[in-house]
Amino acid sequence: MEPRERRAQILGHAARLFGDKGYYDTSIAEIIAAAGVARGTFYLYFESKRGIFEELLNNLLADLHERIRTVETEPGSPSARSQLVDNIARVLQLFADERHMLSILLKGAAGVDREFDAKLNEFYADIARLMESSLTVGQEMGIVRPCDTRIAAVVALGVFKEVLRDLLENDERAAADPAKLAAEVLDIFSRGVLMDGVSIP
Amino acid sequence: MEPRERRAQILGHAARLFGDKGYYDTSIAEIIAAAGVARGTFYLYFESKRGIFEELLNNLLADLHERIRTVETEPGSPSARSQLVDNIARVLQLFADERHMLSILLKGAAGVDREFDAKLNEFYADIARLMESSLTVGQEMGIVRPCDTRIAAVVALGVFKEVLRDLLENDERAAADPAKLAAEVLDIFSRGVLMDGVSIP
Amino acid sequence: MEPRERRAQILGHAARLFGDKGYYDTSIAEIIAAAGVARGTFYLYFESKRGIFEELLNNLLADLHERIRTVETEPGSPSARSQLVDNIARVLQLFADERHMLSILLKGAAGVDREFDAKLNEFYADIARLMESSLTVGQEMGIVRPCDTRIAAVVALGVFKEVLRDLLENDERAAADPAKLAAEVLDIFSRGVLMDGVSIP
Amino acid sequence: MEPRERRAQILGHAARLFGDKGYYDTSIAEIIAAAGVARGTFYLYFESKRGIFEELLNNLLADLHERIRTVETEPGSPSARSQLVDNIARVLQLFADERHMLSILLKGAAGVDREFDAKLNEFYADIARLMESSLTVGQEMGIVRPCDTRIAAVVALGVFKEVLRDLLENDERAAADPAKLAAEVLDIFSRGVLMDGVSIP
DNA sequence: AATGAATGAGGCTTCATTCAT
DNA sequence: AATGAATGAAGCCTCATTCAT
Repeated sequence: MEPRERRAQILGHAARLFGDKGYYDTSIAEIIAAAGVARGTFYLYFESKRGIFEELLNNLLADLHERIRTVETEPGSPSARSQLVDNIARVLQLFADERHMLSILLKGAAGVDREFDAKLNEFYADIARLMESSLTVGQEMGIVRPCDTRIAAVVALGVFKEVLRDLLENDERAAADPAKLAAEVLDIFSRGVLMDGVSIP
Repeated sequence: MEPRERRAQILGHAARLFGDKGYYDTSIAEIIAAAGVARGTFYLYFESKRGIFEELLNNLLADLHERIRTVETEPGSPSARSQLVDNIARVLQLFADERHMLSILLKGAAGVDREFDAKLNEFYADIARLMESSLTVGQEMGIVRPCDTRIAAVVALGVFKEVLRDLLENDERAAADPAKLAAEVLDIFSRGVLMDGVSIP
Repeated sequence: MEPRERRAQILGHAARLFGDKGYYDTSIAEIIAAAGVARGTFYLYFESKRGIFEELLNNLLADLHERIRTVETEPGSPSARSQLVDNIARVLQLFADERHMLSILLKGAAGVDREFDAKLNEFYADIARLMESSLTVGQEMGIVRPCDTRIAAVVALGVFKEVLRDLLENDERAAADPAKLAAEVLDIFSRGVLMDGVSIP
Repeated sequence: MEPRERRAQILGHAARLFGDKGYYDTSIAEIIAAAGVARGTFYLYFESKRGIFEELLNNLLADLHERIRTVETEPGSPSARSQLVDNIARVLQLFADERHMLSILLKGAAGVDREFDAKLNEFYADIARLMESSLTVGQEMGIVRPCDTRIAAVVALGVFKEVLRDLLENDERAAADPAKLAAEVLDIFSRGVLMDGVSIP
């Protein structure tokens, strides 16, 4: 088999297994059994168990990064709302296509390793910074109300992660209507859950 | 040493280590070295590595459950807002006192075991259900605007988890002013981030 | 409690447990739990696990030795047959009273230790020598036919051991009629299983 | 090395050690040291310590079963006596070839485990049933005198086991003349030890 | 005379990685 | 390009024994 093909094949099985059972509960033995290759072959393509997991995680994070883009506000750009929705849709699409990737991101990578944790944190911090600057721009444009944009960004990140986790847990709803879900979430984040003009008693 | 004391001592060291390095990266050898007891002593007090971790996690979840209470709306109850803030404050307090517990909750317990994962999910689902029913009550009272309360609950849970995670990562801010943090988060969740009357263009 | 009493009590529980579950599968923890004494107390009365087992085994072998007596042929002695039957009856009686002792003898002591094995072998060899000399006397008296008395003694020992083992396995028959059993066995050993005057074709 | 070869090699060393020192007194460390393989290699071929012992015991019992055959009395069959002697010879041959197997059977397997004990008991019960039915056939043919065939079978089994044990203990005699030994034993069992026409006084 | 907390050597098993073919 | 037998460090757990109270 072509090296590139073989590599991809092993990666695929590893991704599925890591996603299903987590890093520690997935053994090299299982990966090669699933991929139908010999032990030695695995080490021909990957340096170590940690190595293949790192590659998977790097690919995933890079892929995500690519799909999340700063909202452009220059004249001639599409509406901010449609850009936001597109961002969300692109991320949802990735996880719809490769569900185990979501599993790896949310369950597999945490707690494996100090280094992995740091990498994840850095990634999330990146996203948060992106959101924060977007919120700041929004404030300057008079769209976003005065608030601690850093905290708001953390909140947004949490919302996003939890919705993804919910998707992972309850499959049915996911396929149901991702667009509506995205809209609802966006709505809650932008307008809150209270009636207009009402405050918590 | 008194059994109860010794037990607590070992639990304490285990909590710290599990919190710092995760379940898999913490060995019994490290726990007993930290606690300054012999190997056999550990097994005098705990059935297994999994056993002590389970106990830690159970204690933590029970503790959390206790601190999170349904908001009472009967006449004579304190204001809803103060009850909400108290809930948040009690949880923050727990983690301020025992930071590794937060670490265990957020990083240590995930991916250890199918059973632990299920336990965590169940716990979070519990919290989400509590929030959902609170939101529904709010709707009936005309305080909460019409929206999918289940999704809103998931959002609230995500907000909460992420704020905790942020706390774990950036210590300084935590101690700084937890009340202000709680208020800000509550504000975003209830009113959203947009200016009144404005919608995303 | 009186030292002597306590000692006997612990010995009793140990005997039962060793008999039921064998030497290796019986722990000090179980013995003291059954006897209701503390760990330290055990070591006040016995040197070690091996020690208490050895004592048990020694007692048993001594007891057995006592119950097996050379058949006396001097004028005035009881009939040889009744002496033989008495020997058997005394042994059966011991095991009827303390069944676990039989269990220890047949299952518990073998394979524990080279030294225990040697002790058992020596004991059995003793019995065999006793039988051999009895058979030789029988030959001189013209009662026992010419044969290799050593082999015959080994055979007799085997018969005896197996009948005891059978007793241990199938309780009902044991209580049924030990005298009849003894007679039947003695008969087979003395006359064989073939018809008179017939040989295996 | 070829897997089959390696497996056999490890099995061989394990058999010797289990036979010499018993199950509990033989450690994996000793087995792999004797076989000259690494710790992991052992577990490549056997599931566990219990696993390899079970395999050894199963092989042994199967082997023995194969060597012990019902005596055929159909016209044209070899003489009953020669068939009996052949049975005995085949068993003796097995143990002459692989002495530790005999050791495992007689000393190693007892008291290891409830399950092993049960397996052994079942095996012996099988042999006893075979003998019993043979004796009953003999009675119908008028060769075997009236007696309790079940007890006679137990006796026969005991004779057999003890002779084997004697062989194990006193090597010299074993090689000396197995045929003569077999004949003598068979003789005692069939004709008894008494002079014709004489009974125990 | 008794207690029971503490010990630590010893044993079994797993699994990522290597390397000769 | 592929194989799979072999490795051994590392981890978890048991349990007979000791000793301070």
